[in-house]
Amino acid sequence: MLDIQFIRDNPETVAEKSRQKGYEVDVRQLLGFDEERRQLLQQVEDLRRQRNELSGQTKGQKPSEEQIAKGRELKDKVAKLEHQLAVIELEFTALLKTVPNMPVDDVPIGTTEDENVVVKIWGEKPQFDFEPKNHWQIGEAKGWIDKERATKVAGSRFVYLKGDLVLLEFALWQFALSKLIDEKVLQQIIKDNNLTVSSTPFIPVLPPAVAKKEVFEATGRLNKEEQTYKIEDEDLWLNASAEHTLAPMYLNEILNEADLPLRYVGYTTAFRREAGTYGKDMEGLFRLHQFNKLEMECFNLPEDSLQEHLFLVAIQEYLMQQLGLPYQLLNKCTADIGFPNARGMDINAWLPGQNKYRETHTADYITDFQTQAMKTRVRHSDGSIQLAHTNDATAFSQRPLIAIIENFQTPEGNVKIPEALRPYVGNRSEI
RNA sequence: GGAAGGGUGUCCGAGUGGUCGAUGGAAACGGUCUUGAAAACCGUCGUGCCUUGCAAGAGGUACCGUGGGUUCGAAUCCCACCCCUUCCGCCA
Repeated sequence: MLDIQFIRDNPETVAEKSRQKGYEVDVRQLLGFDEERRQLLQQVEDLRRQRNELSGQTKGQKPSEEQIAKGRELKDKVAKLEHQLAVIELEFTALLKTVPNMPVDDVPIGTTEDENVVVKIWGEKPQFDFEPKNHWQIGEAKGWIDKERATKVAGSRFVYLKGDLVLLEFALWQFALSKLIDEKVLQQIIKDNNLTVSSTPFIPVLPPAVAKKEVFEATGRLNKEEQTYKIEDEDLWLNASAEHTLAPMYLNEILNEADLPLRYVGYTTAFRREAGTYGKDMEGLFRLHQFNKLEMECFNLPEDSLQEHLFLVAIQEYLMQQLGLPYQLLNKCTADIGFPNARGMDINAWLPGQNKYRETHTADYITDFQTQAMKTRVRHSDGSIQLAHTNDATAFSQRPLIAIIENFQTPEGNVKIPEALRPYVGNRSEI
């Protein structure tokens, strides 16, 4: 949620920046509700004051007939106005929830993802003296990927992942975890990127994979039509990323300044409906209803959060570089950063099988958009209280497996294992 | 899933209809005392929202698991739900 005070102070900016993100927001009506709501609230509170004064007068004694009559009258008035207020509040809140977070200044303005700006290209695209294959051609030949049987069991966009590819996937998690909990590695990344963030290591978490509706909504990520599965007969939704259950971890809590940054790296299976993507990326592992992901989630002081965002991007680059995967880094445009984001960067890995860079990582700069709804705050050492900021970013999903298979394939149809992962696959150099 | 008990502030814990945002204790913070520390003593010590103020602040209101209800008045009574503990059942 965006701060209503900010909207009051900057109505034109809010309308304009929402539009840049592709959302049409009726700011005038929102502020109208806000005004109406506050006036009613004043009246309600005044009546409540009168009621409190009246019941204060009759402490320890029976009230007179007159006082009871007066009380009744107040009660009716309060009830009436409270009802009006509740109606307005509902409309107000509903409209407020349609306002996206405001992009920061260096977010490129654009109307489609094609306007994302490539800010860096890293690594050499591999040169093959044979016709490179798709990951699903290799995967099926190797017996690593079985979509036909998965479709029989669960429908399209599900997969059985088998054999060495499973080992490779677990290698990815273990490799990333080993780096993220290592303060020395983080210090080096900070130094190499001239950042000023703390080197506090990440805490590994296995979070719940479901969240209650109200909590999910607070993350600004509940998107039932396109993305989110609901559990029947329960007030529970399946997460589409560990972010969705990590971010609300400190719901309604006040953190101590001294405890920040709080850094978590969480692993879950993620579920996505992928509505509106019919026929897109139907082959292989690229776009599934169910996939695994290791996600970074950080809670920061407002003044540190942008640096933290850049730090998470630096970590993502480090991880990709350690695997030797060629990629490009994108500063996402207003149309593509997402509803709760103030900024966002993607890493797209080079996929020889598609002859394209495709998304493997996202880093989200959220500011206080989630904590506004989640009421996650920080108490500063001077006692003042402020909303905390959240940042989230992919450590690894399964998609880098695709990049590994396609970039490191051999003429024989095998896959060379990046050095960094070998310790986790029995020190083999090829599978 | 069944039975019983219970959810009160950072924590422990009192409060069963009337100035109760809530007694008391602990922790924390500030101070007195002390060479220093401990102890003792004094003081401070929840959050959201609204109004007002340049601000420090002031005033109001709400919050005792959540949502409803009863009442002139609810932490307290009633209903529903959620969660926790113990026992039973089931179970990776």
